[in-house]
Amino acid sequence: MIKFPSNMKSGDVRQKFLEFFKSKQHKIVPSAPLVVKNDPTLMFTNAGMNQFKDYFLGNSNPISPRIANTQKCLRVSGKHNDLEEVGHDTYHHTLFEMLGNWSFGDADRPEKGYFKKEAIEWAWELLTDIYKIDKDLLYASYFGGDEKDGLEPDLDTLNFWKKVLPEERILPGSKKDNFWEMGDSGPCGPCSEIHVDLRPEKERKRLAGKELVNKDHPLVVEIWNLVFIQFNRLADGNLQKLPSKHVDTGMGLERLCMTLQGVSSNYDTDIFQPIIQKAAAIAGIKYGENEKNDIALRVVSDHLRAVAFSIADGQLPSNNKSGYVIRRILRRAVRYAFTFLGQKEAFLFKLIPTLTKVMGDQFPELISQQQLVKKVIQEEEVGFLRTLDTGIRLLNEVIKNCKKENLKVVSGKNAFELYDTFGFPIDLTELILRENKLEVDLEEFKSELLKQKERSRSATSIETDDWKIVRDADTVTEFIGYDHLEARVKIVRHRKIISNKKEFYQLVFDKTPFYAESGGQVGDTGFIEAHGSSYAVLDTQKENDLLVHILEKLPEKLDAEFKAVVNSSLRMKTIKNHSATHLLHQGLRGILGKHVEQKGSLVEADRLRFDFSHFQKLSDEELSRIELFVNEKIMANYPLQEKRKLSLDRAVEEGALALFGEKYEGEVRTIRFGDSIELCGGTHVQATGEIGLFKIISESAIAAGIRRVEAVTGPKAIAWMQDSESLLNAINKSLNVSPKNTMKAVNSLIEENKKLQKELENLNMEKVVSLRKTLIQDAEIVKGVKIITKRIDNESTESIKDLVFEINKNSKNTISLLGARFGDKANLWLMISSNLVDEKGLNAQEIIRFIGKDINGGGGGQAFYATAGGKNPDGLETALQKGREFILSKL
RNA sequence: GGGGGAUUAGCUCAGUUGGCUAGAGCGUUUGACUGGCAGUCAAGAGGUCACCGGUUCGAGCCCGGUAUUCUCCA
Repeated sequence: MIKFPSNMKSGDVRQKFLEFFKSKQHKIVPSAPLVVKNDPTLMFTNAGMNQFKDYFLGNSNPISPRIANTQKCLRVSGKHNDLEEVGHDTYHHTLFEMLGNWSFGDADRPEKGYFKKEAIEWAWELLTDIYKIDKDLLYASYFGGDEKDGLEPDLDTLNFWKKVLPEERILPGSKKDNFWEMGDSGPCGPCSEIHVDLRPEKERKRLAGKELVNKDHPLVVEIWNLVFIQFNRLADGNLQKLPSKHVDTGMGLERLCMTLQGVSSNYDTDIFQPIIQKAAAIAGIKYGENEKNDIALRVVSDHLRAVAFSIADGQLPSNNKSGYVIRRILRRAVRYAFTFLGQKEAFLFKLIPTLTKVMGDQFPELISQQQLVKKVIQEEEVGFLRTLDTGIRLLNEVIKNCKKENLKVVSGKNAFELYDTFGFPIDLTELILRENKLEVDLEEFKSELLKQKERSRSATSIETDDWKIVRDADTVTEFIGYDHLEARVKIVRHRKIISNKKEFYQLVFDKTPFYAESGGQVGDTGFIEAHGSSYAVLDTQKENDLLVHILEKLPEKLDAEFKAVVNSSLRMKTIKNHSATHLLHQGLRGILGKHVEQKGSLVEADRLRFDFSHFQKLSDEELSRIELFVNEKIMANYPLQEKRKLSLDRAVEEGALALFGEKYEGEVRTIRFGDSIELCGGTHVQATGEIGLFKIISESAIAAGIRRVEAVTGPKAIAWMQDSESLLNAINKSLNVSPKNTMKAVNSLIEENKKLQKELENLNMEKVVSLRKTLIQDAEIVKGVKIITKRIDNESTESIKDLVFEINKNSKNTISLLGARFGDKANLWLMISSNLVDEKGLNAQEIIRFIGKDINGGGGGQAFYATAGGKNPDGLETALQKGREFILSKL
């Protein structure tokens, strides 16, 4: 292994990168949250460029032409799916840090942006001068062209590299390796990768590194990718030249540290080692002694990072969408810890303090959310271990059956059911079966899985057309809905989407009074109108920075000027709830403590919902204090103090509450009512008095450490209180008591009811006992057998059943046959002492079926006891008679 | 958003082509043995079988719907 003189700590590596690009006039920005909001094509940030997507697409203007940062990224689903690889090698990760530098547009004006030349020169300078990587170990690649797309080789890149690298270490690459695309459509362009050969000298002499570039060799790795974005891929597959060119680079911090720290695995760097060591210590093993243990330790250390960062950014494990992805990662870690590290109890959460120590400096959210992260992970672990437990039990059943039937292979359907319905992982199924000398039909399992995937896919197909540009607009849509509920607008672009087989149209205007769903507040509805035709706006959504209006019909005259009108009555209700949410947030923090962090919020016309971190159920007293707090703020009638264009620093200085997992950039807006100040883009009342009244209607848990409060405001709150009052009044009226005696009356009612029920039971019992006595007295005795044949009307089926059981209780040689009429229906009961069943071969079931015909019905039961029912009560006497005769004939 | 499960005593769960007056373990109450505790034994309490509707002579079990929850897929 090559030792580099620097042997830098990961913190220094990161710092040097940012300093270097700062010296090249780049603006350093913080990492965007892992969880992506307002982008239907993306669940998690999976590349450094995600947060700048709108700059590339031209939907919004960059805050600076040159930017650099370190970005936490999660790669676990979609195009880049590495999850099952992670841990088995030394370089795949779910969560990693991407160091990147960007240039946005203006390549023709070198004093601002830049393109290939500078990107390559600086990359070289940083790697060799600052990080002091041996120049002889570096390789570069360039795009070799692609006929199908009609693209020439990227000779510019080749020429720039020639200035610093010998030609034999500059390699042409295919479209797969050297043409970068964001997704099926969107910005794209040729790229140039920098690879480093970290093999020992002996091996390097034997085989040139260039033979191993892009061949998945663990020590010949890509460390930096420089992307030169100059095209837009359309939905039909064609390429369109972009008006301005961009640079987008990404260098994985983990790999870079491996290079600079002279180790042969990302997991041997100071990023992972503390976590691995801690996990090994808890498990009582050593890293590096056993391959299977090592894989498990790598899985655990990697997944722990991914899950912890996601939770800190507000994404909790759950059973769908992005929450489900997080759950799956966590479960994979538990699986490995369970199987290979022998951890049968929750374990991962114990590693959180170590992770926080390693990463907390750069990512303060880990520190402030530590308690929550720990609690959530622990709870999830316990839950999954329970799932595993039931799975193992079910699997044991399967194994038992297989052994009984002498089968060697468990069907894939069986294994799939375990996986699909009970969440029991297939690899564990295989493992346990192998221990029992059985195997599973994997082919069948896979085909079942495929079937399920197909079903899901066909159920959720969304087709999206390309945007059709109506008129050029270089600026972003201006939202004017803070001040106006009506405006004259023009359509800038539109497209058709098909979702669930229904067609919708998405429209973007030059400016709009419609609020697009964000920050929990739902999107506005309303209509647009021109030339006497009006079109309903069903919803307004945000797609990154684009404000998209959703309509069922596309207006005919696209170039017309439209009157846009927001449904103001809904909006007015909504703003009450939004302002109340701010006051609620303030109240929660004041009364419960500063650990309360917003974890989710929904603001609509009818109600508001607020999720926050807190570790126990709110007591009734806390709830009423919070309710009172908010209502006092309402009565104080604080006026709205809104600041629209403030720098983030300034806003925070003024005391504004910023949320983890939210992206803030450039200028922010603050909303203040009295002492409550929040960063917020939503719409609000002019003064808190407008809210009228605030009423909490429910409090519940939604996950470990997260509580939910739902509330209503204004007329809705009044209606709610009136409803509960009239309900109480109605109850009092029925009970004929005054309000202060309600509880007393209800309690005594319950008591009395219980007492009466007991009494009734006793009474019934007494009746049964006395009836039983007379029946036994009246019984005819034939050959030592007591035979009771009797019709008993006016009793419930239940008590007759009791009676029959009572008669035959503890008595031998007894047969009771009872009949009863209920309106136009009839029933029969027959019980035969078990010794008669054995000795005389009497079967109650047979007999009851036979005589059941007479009452026009059927029946059944066991040999000693059977019942029948029918629709002909007039046949009861015949049935009893026939039954008696039949029994006599058998004795 | 689409599939598949689950819901039975305070808790964890059984309940076998519909015949059930619904069971087990743990917990709980009482009593016995022991100087006390632990322990052992015995007896007991505790259930609208999630809810609504249907099929059937009869439904915990079958069918439809609702709610809650788990799980897989997107």
